[in-house]
Amino acid sequence: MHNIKDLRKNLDHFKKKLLDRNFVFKTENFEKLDKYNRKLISEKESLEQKKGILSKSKDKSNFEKSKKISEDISKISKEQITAQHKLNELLHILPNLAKDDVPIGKDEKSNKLIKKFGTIKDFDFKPKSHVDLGLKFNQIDFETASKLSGSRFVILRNKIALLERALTNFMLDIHTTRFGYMEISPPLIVNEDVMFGTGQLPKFEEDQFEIKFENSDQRKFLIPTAEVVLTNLVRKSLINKDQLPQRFVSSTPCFRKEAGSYGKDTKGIFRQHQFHKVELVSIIEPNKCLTELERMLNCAKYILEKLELPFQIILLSTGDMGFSAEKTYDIEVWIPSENKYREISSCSSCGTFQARRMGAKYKSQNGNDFVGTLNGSGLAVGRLIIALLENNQNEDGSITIPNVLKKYMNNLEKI
RNA sequence: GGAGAGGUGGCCGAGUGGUUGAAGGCGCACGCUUGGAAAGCGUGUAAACGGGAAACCGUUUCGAGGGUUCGAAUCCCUCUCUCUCCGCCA
Repeated sequence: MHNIKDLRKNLDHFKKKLLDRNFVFKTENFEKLDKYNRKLISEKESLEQKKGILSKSKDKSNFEKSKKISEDISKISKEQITAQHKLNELLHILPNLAKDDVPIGKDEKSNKLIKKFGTIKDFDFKPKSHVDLGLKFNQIDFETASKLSGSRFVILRNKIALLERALTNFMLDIHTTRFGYMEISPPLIVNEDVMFGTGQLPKFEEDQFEIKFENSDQRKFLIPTAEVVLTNLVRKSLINKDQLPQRFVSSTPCFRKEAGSYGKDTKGIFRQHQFHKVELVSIIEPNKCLTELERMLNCAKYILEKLELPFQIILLSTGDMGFSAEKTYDIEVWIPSENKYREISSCSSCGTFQARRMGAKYKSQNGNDFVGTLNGSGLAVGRLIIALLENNQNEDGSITIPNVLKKYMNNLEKI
């Protein structure tokens, strides 16, 4: 969410920057509503002032007058609240503005390759897809999963299930011990306010799984990513400057409807309704966001380096970035069966955009100010399984376990 | 599921109808004190919104919403959250 005062002052700038993100901001609407709303506010306030004076007088002759004013106030208040709601609706769907070094473009075609890492293995046989590899002993089982839960679910068995756990533990250990993230085990169901805070609501409701509770005034949702809970750990709080930065890591299942992606990645475990992800979140002074983004990217990158998987880093264009992001790097890992790189991590700085939605502040020299927030996958476990199976496969269909992972795999050499 | 207690400022905590934005304490900031620090003393210290270039001014806010009243942190209703006890349960 943007500072409405900034919006007022630099309407044209916002309009232009939002257009870079393919968002058409109808500034005339905004201006009209904003002015009307403020007019109502000042009318209301002057009446309230009059009423306040009358109420203090204890003079019975004023009681009638005061009552009349109360009625007027309530009328104007109602109108003002309606106007405010309409204004908020406009404000709440404005995406964050992209930083100046973000390439401008309509979609992923304008993304910028930053660098490639590692070497792509030259197989002397035709590499199998993870789906085929998983068929061995039925260790990746879509058939049973669809019987139980429908499409886009999977059952991992035996050594592949172990691999999922091993990768998760490996990543958590690195992020906590090497990079100083605090491990969090959060709830997987959150209130709508929390979903609003990180920007999943109101605009992307169709992608979320809602949970029914019997007695609750708040709607509840399954988290689509741990970013939602980890970032909101600081919602509605005031943090001392010496308590920053705060870095959190969590491994959770994530739940997404994947609405609008029918027919996309239907084969395999690349795109599921439920998947495991290790997520990194930083809460930091806003002016340090961009250096923190580089740091976070390095934390995610380190995992792939240790696992010796080839990957590339991409700077997303304005057209490909998420709603709350001001700058995003994707890490894409090499997938032999597809002969291309695919996304395995997305690291974003959100500036103060989410903090405004959450009411998360810190004490700075010049008074209280909104914190900066960042999030990144470190990494997506399901996709990492794909990459590992496919890149480490041998001709006989076995999978070589990378050295760093062996101790997490009960010293297994191969699957 | 049954019974009870409670949600007040950054935090703790007074306050049951009329200058209470709210005593007191802690914390924080500044000053004095000190060789320096601690302690001590003094002063200051909420947020949101609106107006203003600013100084500053105005309005709102005591869990949320509604009601009673000329006037509500205080009375009434609904909801919500937290805690305690009992029951049930992984």
